[in-house]
Amino acid sequence: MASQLIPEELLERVAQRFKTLSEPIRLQLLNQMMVTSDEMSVMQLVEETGQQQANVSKHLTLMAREGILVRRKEGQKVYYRINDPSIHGICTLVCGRLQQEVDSNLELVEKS
Amino acid sequence: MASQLIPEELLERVAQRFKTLSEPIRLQLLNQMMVTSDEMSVMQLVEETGQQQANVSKHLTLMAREGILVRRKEGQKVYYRINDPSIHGICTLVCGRLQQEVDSNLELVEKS
DNA sequence: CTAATATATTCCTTTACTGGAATTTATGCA
DNA sequence: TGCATAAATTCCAGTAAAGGAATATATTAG
Repeated sequence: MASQLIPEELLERVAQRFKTLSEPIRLQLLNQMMVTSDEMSVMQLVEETGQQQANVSKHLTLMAREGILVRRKEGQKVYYRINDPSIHGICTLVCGRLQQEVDSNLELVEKS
Repeated sequence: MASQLIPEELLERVAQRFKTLSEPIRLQLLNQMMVTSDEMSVMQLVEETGQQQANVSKHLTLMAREGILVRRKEGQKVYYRINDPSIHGICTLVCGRLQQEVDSNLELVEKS
């Protein structure tokens, strides 16, 4: 049946993609790059996120391996940017939904 | 700055949502419910996925706690259905992107 | 050649989560 | 009342992955 929303062959990959997005620091990094809408060096991202350099580097390397980011080396610096155009929409959808949930809960609290 | 794509306050929750979606069996369950576009009992889902009852139950309970599913009990049966309308779009986006990646790789292989 | 800067990698400990097996709880039926 | 069915829960062992610290690699400047 080709009418599957998630084709059997993609199941593992889809899960993997979500797993990659399931870490706050990685979302922070992606968020920075989306807001900047440009490539950013590791150091810039370290500063923006306040995380350890080694840690940031690990997460960037991981996301690059997953195909979410691309890496460009220039001199001693390495620039990363988002390679997956769907990331923006995905995050927008999830955030929209979660914001709704938060708002509904607030409403409930206020009503009580 | 309110122009953040992922607001700081939502960061943890967004990550959590992605983590919930990062398990193949859970995606299978969601897929079934989306394809059926109706609620399904635990047993139905056990049959469709071929997984252990206890395991299916655990994952359903988890997703219900997360607000992705709703639980309705009728007699001795429990029916679950998708409560989060964004799930469909999110999965569609990710699948579309990953299918593209797969296709590009195939192309590369054939060219060589 | 040496020091400094930028990034990546390795090692380690800790934590979180998964599935299996067994058990418990709840409901319906004889 | 007791049995069967449906679902949930508990306990457990195995695994994966995260962050910290230290170190390695690469590039540029002096």
